[in-house]
Amino acid sequence: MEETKKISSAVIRRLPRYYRYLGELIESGVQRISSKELSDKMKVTASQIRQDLNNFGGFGQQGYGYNVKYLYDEISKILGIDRTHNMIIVGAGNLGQALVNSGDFAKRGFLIKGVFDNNSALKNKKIGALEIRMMDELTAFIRDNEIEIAALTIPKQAAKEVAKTVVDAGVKAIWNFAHTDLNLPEDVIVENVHLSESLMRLSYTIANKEE
Amino acid sequence: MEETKKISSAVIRRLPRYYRYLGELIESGVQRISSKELSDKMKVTASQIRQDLNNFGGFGQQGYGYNVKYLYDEISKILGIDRTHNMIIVGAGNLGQALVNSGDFAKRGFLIKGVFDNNSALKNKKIGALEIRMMDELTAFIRDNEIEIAALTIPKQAAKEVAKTVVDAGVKAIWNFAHTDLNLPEDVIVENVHLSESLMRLSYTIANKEE
DNA sequence: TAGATTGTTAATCGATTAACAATC
DNA sequence: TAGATTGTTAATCGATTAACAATC
Repeated sequence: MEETKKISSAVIRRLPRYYRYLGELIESGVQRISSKELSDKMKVTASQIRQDLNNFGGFGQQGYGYNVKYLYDEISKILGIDRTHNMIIVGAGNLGQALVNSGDFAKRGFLIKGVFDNNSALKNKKIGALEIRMMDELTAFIRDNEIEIAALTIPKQAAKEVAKTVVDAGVKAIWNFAHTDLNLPEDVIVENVHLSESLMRLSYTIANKEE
Repeated sequence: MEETKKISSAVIRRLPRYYRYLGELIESGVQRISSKELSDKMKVTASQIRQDLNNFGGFGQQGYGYNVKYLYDEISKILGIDRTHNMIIVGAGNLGQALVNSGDFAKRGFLIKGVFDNNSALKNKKIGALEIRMMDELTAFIRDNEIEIAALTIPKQAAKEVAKTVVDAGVKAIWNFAHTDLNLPEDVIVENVHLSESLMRLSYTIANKEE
């Protein structure tokens, strides 16, 4: 009941990028950095960096700047990646496989516990070490494995129904790759990845540069 | 030298979503729609819809609303998807395969002309009808096939170098799936798809709902 | 014509940048 | 201590919403 001021989504969108740059700084052995130096690297204003960070607390020190490792850890807490999250992938097509096979997510604590598909030809097949399961196991699996996040890498026709199923089974958040809006209750978290919209924005920029 | 007012990226981000809803309306046989009706469906304000569209012209008619098909076509022109774009995929892993196998992009005029990888074990292998090519063919292929867009589905270590190569060969725009910033000349268009950042935003929302 | 709804101007709200006192 | 740089307030800029005259 303390933290009442709402953080804008513009700030949240930038946090993972700060996190990435700080991680790279750690790797190159940098121990401290000022908002000015970071702003040069990231091509944003130093003022914005300080404002953004001060939404969450005073992580720096006057006259010194920021301790890179400390700030990195603090941002990881803010982003909720200081702990693990159990996750499933629904849809074992190429995109689902890509998510399973990418080590990037596991490295950040997003643990893929199961992969599901409705194609019975895939039954008992594996993606890496992970067996592909059929949809009739979905609800029980979510409950038994305390799954928080479901990634939907399925066609848009199936998305709304599957979304409802996983939410009813207890999933808190959906990472939606299907090209549709899911229209779920307000308290369900949805993060959309609409690749074709991304490609259209790219196309817009091409079209409007040649004027 | 007429169109000088810069369109904000907030507007551009929304255009593909309008386009998607209008497409669905066409499919369900709806011929006209008012900004109010569309605003109810899309959960944005009617005022925003009218403001957004009027950046590009007066597409509606007082007392009537908007002709769905006409508006759809006009937005497709704005987005530059009223013509085809030649594209290549660099990186034939799962993600690259997912892009090649998805019909969605071809449907919108993004034609995948080639797939490249540096793994010689993949030489002469195919993804669907498309043969995987080695990186030494990259530059010539881009020139010979008038490639406009290169999707980079490769590890971040390789991304900056490959980006430079494709740009030097004549690519206008990069669809970057590698988790790094590319630092290219200003006139090169870059559209980033940073999946792990998307997942961190989701994680942030989980972490900050349980307060 | 009367009613509906746009196009557009004005008002509000929010986000970014600038400035500087506080302080390490 | 003097210099550097944060944290934070104030100023600016931009985006969203409201309102309504224009007009189909």
